[in-house]
Amino acid sequence: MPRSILTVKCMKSSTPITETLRHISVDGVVLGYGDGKLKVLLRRESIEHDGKVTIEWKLPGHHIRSNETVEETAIRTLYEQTGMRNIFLKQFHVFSSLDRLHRREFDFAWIRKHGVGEWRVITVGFYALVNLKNISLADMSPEAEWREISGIGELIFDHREILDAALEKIRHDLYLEPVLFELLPDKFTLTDLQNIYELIMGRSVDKRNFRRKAISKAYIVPLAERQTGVAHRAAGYYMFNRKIFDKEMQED
Amino acid sequence: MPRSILTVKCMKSSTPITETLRHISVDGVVLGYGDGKLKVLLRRESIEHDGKVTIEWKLPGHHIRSNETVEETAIRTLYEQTGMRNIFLKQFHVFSSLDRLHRREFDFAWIRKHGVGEWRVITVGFYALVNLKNISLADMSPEAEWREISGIGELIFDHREILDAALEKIRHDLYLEPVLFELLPDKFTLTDLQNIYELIMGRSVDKRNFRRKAISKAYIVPLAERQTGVAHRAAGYYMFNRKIFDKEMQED
DNA sequence: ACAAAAGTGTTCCCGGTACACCCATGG
DNA sequence: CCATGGGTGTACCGGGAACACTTTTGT
Repeated sequence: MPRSILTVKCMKSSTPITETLRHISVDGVVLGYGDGKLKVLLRRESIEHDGKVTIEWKLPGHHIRSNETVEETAIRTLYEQTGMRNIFLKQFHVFSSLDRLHRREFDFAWIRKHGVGEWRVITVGFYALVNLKNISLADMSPEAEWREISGIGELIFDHREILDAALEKIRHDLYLEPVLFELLPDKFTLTDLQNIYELIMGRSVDKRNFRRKAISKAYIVPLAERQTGVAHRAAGYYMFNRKIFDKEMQED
Repeated sequence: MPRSILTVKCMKSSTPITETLRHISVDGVVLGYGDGKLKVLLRRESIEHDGKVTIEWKLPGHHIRSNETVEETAIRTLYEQTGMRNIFLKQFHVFSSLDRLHRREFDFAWIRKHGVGEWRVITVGFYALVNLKNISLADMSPEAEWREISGIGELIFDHREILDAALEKIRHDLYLEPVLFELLPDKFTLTDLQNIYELIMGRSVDKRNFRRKAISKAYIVPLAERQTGVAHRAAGYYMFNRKIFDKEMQED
């Protein structure tokens, strides 16, 4: 019986061997901002069924290894997919429906193709916010693609449900504190900040109120620099001061 | 090789067999209110090490079965422990430290005694709120015990951490909506409600403000009935209207 | 000059918080 | 009559939301 189809739990061996835990995975909802659009990282999967090949989409995710926490799995996955480290990452929900991998024909087809998934798998959903400018496309896995949120249709497995749950959670978390800086370049205008806020929240907000609130935060610091070469009044740049932010957060 | 030490993932069989998933468990922080105290459900574990027997405490938890969701595991666990159904239950975090089952000598001793835990186990934390009056002690597992929150010391594994995280999450959730009715009998006084609130929040609040807020909720409905036989002015009873509550919640 | 986005103040309402005294009942 | 907890109102403050016009710049 070849070792590769056995997992660590089946072994009597007392030496710790790094192995994959097939019943537990992590799926990441990674949001990025670029070209004025809110995007999510998906993996392209070509699937054969009924003799036709279709393209389906999937959230990036991996099974956890026996020597990592779920957080470490999420960090590793994100690094492998985008080449990025030091990303804001947060676990938000466990998905464990019995039929989550077996809802539609292309779910079965994907599983047949990859020869996995005979097993029950529960998954821990994470969300992450990243700035597309910081990502070199060369570092990204070739199947990975940033797709605009508003155009996403069905996804493989229960990934559409996971995506929607992540968005809901992000909106909730954002209501408390605008952790949007992860999505933005180092210097940004308040209009940039507001654009992203509105994209995520799915509604527009009053400019004056939004600016007042943003400026009142000590961790959003104005820079002397302004835009140049724009065909309208030049906006002032701001930056995010993580030290002040972290200090304020730990006071709560 | 006896089947019992294999888990479902090791089988080639295509028939679904209900089996336990050894890498995934659910632990429940079940809070109850009785005798004016806030209590948590723990299991008594007698553990031998260094030739001595000590009593240690543990949160109720179980490994999930291949035919249940983590929510179903939590519901089943709670039913098996307390005989209660229809309880407010909420998943709040996944705990997956590598050393979570191996921090102290009595952790190892427990694992030796039960012959499990050679495996890496991640656990999904749930919290629940129950009314101790609704629980017949006869239905409770004999090792289970309601212990006052304020007197809890160390627990086995990372269960103290799970308990603390649950309390923090409950305080956070409570701040939004007082879901305390689960802890109370069908009819209760506003003072009862405030007592529990203060026990959980760990601080006292202004009586007038608390009452104003409670009365303003449509789902807290005053009854005509009052206390009898008390050596002071009789308090009015209130009840919780779940229909109104559910309706308000789904509007958010 | 005009198009295009930047920038700016005031008012209203609501929820949270601080604060102190009289009322009903049983013993 | 007194001990015990039940029950009540007002004022302040801060954050959120609604609302419209002037300023700067490039073309």
